[in-house]
Amino acid sequence: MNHLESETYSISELAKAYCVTPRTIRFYEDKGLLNPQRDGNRRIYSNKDRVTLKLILRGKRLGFSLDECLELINMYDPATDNRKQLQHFLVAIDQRQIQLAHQLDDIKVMQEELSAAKARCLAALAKQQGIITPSSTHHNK
Amino acid sequence: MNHLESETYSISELAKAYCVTPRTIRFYEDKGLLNPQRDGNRRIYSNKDRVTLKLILRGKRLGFSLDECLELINMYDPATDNRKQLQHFLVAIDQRQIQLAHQLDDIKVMQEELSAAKARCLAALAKQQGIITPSSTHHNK
DNA sequence: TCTAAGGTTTACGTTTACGTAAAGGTTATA
DNA sequence: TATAACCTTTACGTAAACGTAAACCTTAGA
Repeated sequence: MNHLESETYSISELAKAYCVTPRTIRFYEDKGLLNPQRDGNRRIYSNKDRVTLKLILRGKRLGFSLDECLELINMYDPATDNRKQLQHFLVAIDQRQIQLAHQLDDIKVMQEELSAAKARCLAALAKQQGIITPSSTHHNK
Repeated sequence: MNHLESETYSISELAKAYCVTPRTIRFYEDKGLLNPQRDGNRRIYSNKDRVTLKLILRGKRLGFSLDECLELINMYDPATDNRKQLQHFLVAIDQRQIQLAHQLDDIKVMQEELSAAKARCLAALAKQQGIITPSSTHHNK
């Protein structure tokens, strides 16, 4: 059973795999986002733990706080038969989906604005030194 | 010239319009993201300032730091003829566009996962108390 | 004239998300 | 056996993004 096939990971393996520090991973555990098993007092991470870490990091990339990431994790795995809880999750999920839709809009607007900004930069450069641009080549052949 | 047509805003008008506090707006100025004019020592915000604030808040919604928002603002308005600067902007813009593309992917994955989580919640609720679901109605008619 | 509703600066407080030691325990191997 | 390479806990430090409070100025209106 070599390293690549192993289903468990040490903290530094996991850290290296996701470009974070062990400290970060311990911090997430402290905040209740991870609950690895122990061998003595060594932490042992399962594949499920690894996926959870991936969820956290994706949440962070999208601007979520760790508390929000925790809520997301809980929603993903509704290990409850509590009716109120389940209904709460449903509401929370709907809210997140709405927010994500807005983020999609934000991203698209920003992408367009960046494209326009890029065009302005290219224009400014072209004006300066007669650089070849799509529009100038139009007349150059 | 009434309130709705005015091209300038007080700090509290702007704050209310974008659901932030005056403190937040002053903080952004402190960090160099806003540079409103002054009437005596009163801040007066133009429409351009308003747009800048909008850019900042959109950046924040997407998880950007204020420093990154400042960079975005500078890129949008390349008020420079400095060749090096312009080329730097071009590189920075490309990087941002790549990052935004990744964020788009992240959002889509998360949307799918939330949909799946929603389905699991509904299933758990249905199992509990025989609630009518799309699949149960399939057999109920 | 005075009081309320805005504005200002200065400055300390707070939360989040870690970084950075310090002090120590446990294997593997040279 | 000792040294390196991991791991652990505890705890103080820090940067970012504001919140909050104090102390003060300045109009508009009763």
